[in-house]
Amino acid sequence: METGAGDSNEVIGGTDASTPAVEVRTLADLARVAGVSAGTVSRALAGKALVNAETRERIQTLARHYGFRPNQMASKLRSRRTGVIGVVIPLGHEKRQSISDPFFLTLLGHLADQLTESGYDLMLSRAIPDGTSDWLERITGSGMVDGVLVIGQSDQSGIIDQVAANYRPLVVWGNYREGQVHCVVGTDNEMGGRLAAEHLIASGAKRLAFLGDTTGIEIDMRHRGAASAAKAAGLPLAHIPINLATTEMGPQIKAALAMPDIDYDGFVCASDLIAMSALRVLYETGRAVPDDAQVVGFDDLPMAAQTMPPLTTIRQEIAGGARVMVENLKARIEGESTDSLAMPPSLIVRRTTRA
Amino acid sequence: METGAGDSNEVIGGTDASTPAVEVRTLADLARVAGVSAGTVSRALAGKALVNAETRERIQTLARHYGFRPNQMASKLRSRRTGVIGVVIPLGHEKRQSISDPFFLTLLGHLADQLTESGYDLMLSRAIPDGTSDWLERITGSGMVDGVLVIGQSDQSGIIDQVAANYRPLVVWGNYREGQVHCVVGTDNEMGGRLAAEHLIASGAKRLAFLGDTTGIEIDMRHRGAASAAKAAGLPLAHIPINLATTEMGPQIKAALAMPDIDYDGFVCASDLIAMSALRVLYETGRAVPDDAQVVGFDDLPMAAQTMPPLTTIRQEIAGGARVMVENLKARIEGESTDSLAMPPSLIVRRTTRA
DNA sequence: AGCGGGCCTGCAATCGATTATCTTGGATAC
DNA sequence: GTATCCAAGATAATCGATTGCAGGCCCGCT
Repeated sequence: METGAGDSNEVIGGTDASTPAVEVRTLADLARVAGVSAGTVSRALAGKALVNAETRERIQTLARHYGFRPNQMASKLRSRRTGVIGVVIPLGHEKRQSISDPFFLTLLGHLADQLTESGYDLMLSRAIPDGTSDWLERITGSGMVDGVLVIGQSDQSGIIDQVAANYRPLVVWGNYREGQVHCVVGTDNEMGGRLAAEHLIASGAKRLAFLGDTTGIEIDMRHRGAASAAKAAGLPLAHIPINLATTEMGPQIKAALAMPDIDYDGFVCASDLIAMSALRVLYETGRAVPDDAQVVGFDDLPMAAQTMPPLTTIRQEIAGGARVMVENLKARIEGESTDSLAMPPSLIVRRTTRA
Repeated sequence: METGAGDSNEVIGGTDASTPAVEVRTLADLARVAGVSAGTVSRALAGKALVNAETRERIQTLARHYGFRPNQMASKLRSRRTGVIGVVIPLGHEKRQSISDPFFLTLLGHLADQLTESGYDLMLSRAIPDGTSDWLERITGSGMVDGVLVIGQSDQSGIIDQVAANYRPLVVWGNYREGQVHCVVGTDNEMGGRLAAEHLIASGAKRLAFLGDTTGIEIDMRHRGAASAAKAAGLPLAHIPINLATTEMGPQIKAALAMPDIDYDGFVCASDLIAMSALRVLYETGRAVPDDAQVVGFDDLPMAAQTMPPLTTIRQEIAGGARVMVENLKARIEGESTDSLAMPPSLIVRRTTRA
């Protein structure tokens, strides 16, 4: 099995007699074959009215014929505009090296859609913060991007603030907090946590547990929300830190639930992924959902509707959030300033709670 | 709620007396404050041995102090090397605008890991082929990237071949086919389809159905594999085209299974996502899995182990595939040529088949 | 003292497109 | 017939970093 892409110059794809003999790689090359100057070619390709309509046509046809495409590096250098947005996923507190979280990936997909629509390219960087603020400034200061989107604050909120103080075109997905410098779009996580817990309590749960590692600020706020709801109802809320990485999740949950001291009957999960694992463990240990134990997820990823039973969860507006992020970023690129946005989440009741 | 990133020049983050008065934006600026020439600064920052070790130290310290970072556009233009790999997802036959397929997203995550490790940045483009070959050449010919990875051939294999004939640093995830020009890494889809069907047959299924739209070549090969296994066993295989887009999947499957003419007892699904939907529909219509009907998925995404019951599926080596793709691409950037790779998939037996 | 040879560093060309400014030919006006 | 103006295109400076080549300096050797 071989690719054989062929170094020879044989013509591919039929009798294409137009394959040109001379190679046209630069504006100057094209200018030569067109019999004009490079400047004129540049203007013609940009569709400027300064060149004769007829000449413009002719040059554009030639460009197409020779498959000429202006070098973006040169263009961007000169015009001081890259048309590229950097998207950074800080892997602060996660041990795992991989960008695997389906929530981030989903958000990324929507961001890609929005940016493409606005004519921007997307440069993806996986950043591993190492104590310095360098991981972000390496992107913002590189001259490679017109703006930067950060997906998730992890535990790097302070550093993001520092950078945001001097770099305007920066929008972050995450949790808003009083006094924060950077523009953030996200969900009101505390409210989400509260909604989840209140719903469980209203459905009769008495022995609550929160499943999720609270190193990242977003999860921490969800935990706080749940805790405040539990406190208001006079109920206990156990905190069981679960890594967000997929592989370790199952065993961790199993270990936690195997401890026989308390038999929880209501689980507030920090993500749908954790909730799915919890469902599985509960099933394997013979506890019926929602009769013996109830479960609430967080995110409302598409998969949440497909679990068995379908997962009751807290919905985050991912698509809408992505749209706002891109809008805000564009505004900031134009020099305007933008407000942060904490979107209220909503409770989606399915079948893992008794409602 | 406001960000208040502050247009004023107040110092943020404590008594940082070192914030410089002069702005150092270019090599020349730094050269001025260092009292050397721009060329020397360039060499010093690149760590070249040509400059005196002491001078080099001094310049590097200055650069750090002023937060100077060389403009990448200029650097890349001059050195004719961008350090960026384009990753393209052609949305050929998919109606839906969004990059939402979890398989692609997972592969993308692994590619990001591998590329980052090799010191490359990743530029993501969502391409919507419009009949011309322009969607790919726009990327390859832009001078923006050192190489291109294409995730999924969709129905654009021919066009990819055309481009690959003249553009070497190109590696594609997809299905290998005799006589193909472009270098492809992927799974032996036909074998996968065959494995799935054979397993169902061996487990006693008699009335088989293939769930998935076969416009894309990969799915088509899976279907062929399943069909050949069915034929060998003398059994019928119905083909039910299901869109890969998440939203429409559920209803489509429901509609297909509601048709009372045949009651299928074995489903070969083109993806785990489809399999999950199928499980759900079967459950809702009161058919027990695996007793009344058996289901086999494709991909073995992490979620496959979390379904209820856990999904029997055909595993594709995503992480390994990503590694090979990046290795091959690097080799091709160096001018070497590389062979295509069709990895044998493996059957992962869980609980949706009787086995 | 004179000369050759390293070792550093400066100079200037270069990557390729963009764009402000200038040139030219011709049409129009008086 | 000459002045004026306009359209169309040429010229050259520019973006900012890289790098081949030349040159200055210091050292050692004869």
